[in-house]
Amino acid sequence: MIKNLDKIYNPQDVETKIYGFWTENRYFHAAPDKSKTPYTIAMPPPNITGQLHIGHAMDCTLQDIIIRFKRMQGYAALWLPGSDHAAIATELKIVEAMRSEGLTKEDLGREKFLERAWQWKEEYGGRIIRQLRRMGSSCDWERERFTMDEGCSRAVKEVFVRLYEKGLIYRGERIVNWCPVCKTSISDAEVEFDEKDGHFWHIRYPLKDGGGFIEIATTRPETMLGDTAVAVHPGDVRYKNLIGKTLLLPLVNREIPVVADEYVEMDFGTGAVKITPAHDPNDFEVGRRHGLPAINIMSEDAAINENGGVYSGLDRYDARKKIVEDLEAGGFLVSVREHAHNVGSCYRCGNIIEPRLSTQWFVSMKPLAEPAVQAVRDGETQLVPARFEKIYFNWMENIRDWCISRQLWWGHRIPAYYCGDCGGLNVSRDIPEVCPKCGSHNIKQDEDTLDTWFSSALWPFSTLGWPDETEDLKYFYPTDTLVTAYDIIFFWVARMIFSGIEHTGRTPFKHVLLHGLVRDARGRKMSKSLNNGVDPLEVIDKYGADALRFTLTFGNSPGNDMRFSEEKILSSRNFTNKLWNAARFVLMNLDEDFQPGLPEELTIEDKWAISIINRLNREIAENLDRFEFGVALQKIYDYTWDIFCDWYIELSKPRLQGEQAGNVRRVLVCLLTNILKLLHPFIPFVTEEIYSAVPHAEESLITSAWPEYTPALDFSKEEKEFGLVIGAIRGIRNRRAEMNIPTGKKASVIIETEFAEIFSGAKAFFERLASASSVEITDRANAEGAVAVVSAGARVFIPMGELVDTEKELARLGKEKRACEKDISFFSAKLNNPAFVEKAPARVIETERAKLSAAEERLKKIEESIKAFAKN
RNA sequence: GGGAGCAUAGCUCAGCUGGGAGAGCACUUGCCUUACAAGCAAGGGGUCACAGGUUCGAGCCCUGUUGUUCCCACCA
Repeated sequence: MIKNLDKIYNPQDVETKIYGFWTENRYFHAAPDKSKTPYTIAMPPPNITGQLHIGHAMDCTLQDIIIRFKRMQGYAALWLPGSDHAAIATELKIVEAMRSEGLTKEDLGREKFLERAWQWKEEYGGRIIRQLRRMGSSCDWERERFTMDEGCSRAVKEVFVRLYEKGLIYRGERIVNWCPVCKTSISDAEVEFDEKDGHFWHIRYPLKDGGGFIEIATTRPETMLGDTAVAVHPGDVRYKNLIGKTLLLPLVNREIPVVADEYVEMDFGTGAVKITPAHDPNDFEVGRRHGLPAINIMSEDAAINENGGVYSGLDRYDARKKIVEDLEAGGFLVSVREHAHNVGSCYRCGNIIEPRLSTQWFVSMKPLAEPAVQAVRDGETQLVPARFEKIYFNWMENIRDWCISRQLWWGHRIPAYYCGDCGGLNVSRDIPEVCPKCGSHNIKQDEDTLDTWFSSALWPFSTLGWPDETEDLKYFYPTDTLVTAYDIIFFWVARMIFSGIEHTGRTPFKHVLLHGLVRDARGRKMSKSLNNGVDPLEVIDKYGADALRFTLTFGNSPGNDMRFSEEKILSSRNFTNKLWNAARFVLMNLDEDFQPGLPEELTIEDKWAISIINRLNREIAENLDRFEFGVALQKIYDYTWDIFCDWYIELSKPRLQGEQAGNVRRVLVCLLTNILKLLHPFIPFVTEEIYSAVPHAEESLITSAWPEYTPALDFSKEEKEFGLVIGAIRGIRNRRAEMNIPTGKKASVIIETEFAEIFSGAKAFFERLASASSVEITDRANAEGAVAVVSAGARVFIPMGELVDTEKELARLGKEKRACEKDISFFSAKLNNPAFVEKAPARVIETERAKLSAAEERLKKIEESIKAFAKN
């Protein structure tokens, strides 16, 4: 039994030790167990390139709270961890590292490059996982997975082949979002739009027959090199007679037609649109409708290619400048106007994307989206808070096909094989030895890899053994709750839902808890450029993981962003220290032969404290089941600090000196243990450490049973009664403070009350907590001239002699009387309202009546006091 | 263009199914009371953005307005 805890809690001394204790005993491990109900959380796998940031810290804190809570409730609680290969991010890192050696991907070749990538993964991939441990995460590390490990890769291949065979994956030439720096296509979801200041260039395209011009407007003049038409609205009278005529494309001198298409809006710009099918998705559609050729004028790094004539080789922005100059010189440029417009950039590297025509693989989304929408509508999967369902529906119902091929090497290579002889395409789980169509051995695999999110989408089941019907999959799938930030709904949540339904026939989780983003103290998003990021590891070093977890939970409500500040950490740290010191107090009062367990005889204040926490046990569980972490923590915080520390411990002090000491000790330990259990999911380290020092019946706190509400421990009567004592003590303190009487100056008190028994038992408390030198209990006090404190159920007199300023005291009593009268008129007005009495529920009327009579009672006492005082 | 969130104490935020407004920090006053000054006691401070409505009763429900943040769409 450790009695000599330090005065100040030192997380550094504790956290490593405790985490080791947990892992050595395999407390985090979960396995199928028929005697238990499963509860599963699949961790959003962090990128192997990542470092733990404050967002991860919040995410994993919330997951850990749930999983620890469920573990204590007796579930087979599995929190399945892992990491994501993060194709683009990782590939960028490796290319960057190679650049310092003067090497490019192409120099190295695919195989050698992948060797390096795996090496990099081995070296740095575990970093973020190790950092997650410092948060106290109770994941089942024995099950740690990686999106490119053998099992996940097998699942990816299986899914690809199945979807292809079902006709839901196809290959085709489309306009895709092209990142010229990452040199790959990216999906629509991976493009971020920002409004930027740009220009609107008005350019004249001359008619071939010399009969004038058509003026077009564009924000990207360089794309004119790929123009194959100009489109106008068929109903536009200005251009009606030009439809079908031929224009001469300036600088290029290509002959292009004027076509009519309803896509054009007459009111916008000049009402005439240049059509560049290879570099704009809308133009591509127009081109298709009119059979226009698509001329690709850019290479993969967004420089002008050989189709760009004299501009070939120039970067897109250099080309723009040159082309504008040339247009001006040729007399084609009419005007340049300021024009703010949205520009899309790559969410990974931030560079401006370029729409580009290329052959890619796509997933047909419509058939997959429909059941996924239905699952959420039917409540099979619930988003928390529910308002995110609208966002989900909106996206799912307007979804476009998903471009899944990436021109990267790090990732799952697409299992499509081409025959070098007959050109046949074959999609299969295994590498075909011969072409099934012509028998040729000249077979080449598709060069592209899959979007990282393609494998993440399978995470909840690929990590449990799918496509095999494993015991794990049967037991732990579907998972219970997914916890993630709302900014990832499209990338990941939506894709997991449709993938789960399509491949396992079931939605992958019952609840999706969407939490907010962590912002800096001024409400700004944390970012590298602002350098306002908070490093969670530094916070842990300085204040401990518990303080960090507390900060990220306190005041947190689902879906709402929160600000992070030094002040919040400090107050969190103070709370862990408060708890620590409360435990120190309890421990230093225990003797060697202490026996835990509630004593048979309980005093009124014991029952008061027990009854409150007993009810709390149920409430906290309910709050946690509703993901109301902030509310739950606030309640336990209040109980711990106010009820337990400020009242119960203080009340225990006089009792510890007397013959009741044994009983008090046992209640102290019971209450403390209960508090530790309620707090454990939130602040696991300090609670487990304290638990190890307190005499305990269970092996460890982490595996201990969640405290259940027990009807036998509901003492509402005593709760109410002891509230009278507290009210009276508060009243006395209040009066003394107002009169500036120092704590050390004791005064006798006379308590006039009809609850003599209750107050008699509380004499010691008045002495200790209300600076009473003596306490007299009476049903009728004769204490003229004494200071009177009127509280519920009692009137307390403090004869202060010359200390009392008569006028001041009368004024105060007068003020109190007026306040009381105001209350009375408020309640009686309510009760005299026939509509209220008629329509309000009986329960409400009852409490209002009680309030009224209490106020009337009080008024009587105040009036008496004034009378008595005036006699003085 | 469409949609969502937020607006509550000086600051940051809670507030469950409507029943007299809460916390942390900050502030004022008094205390080293043998668990804790990272503490104790007491206190001040709010027209719950604005305007209507529903209701016996609205911070909470409905409509509108203003401010603010964000998401989606992407008219060249």
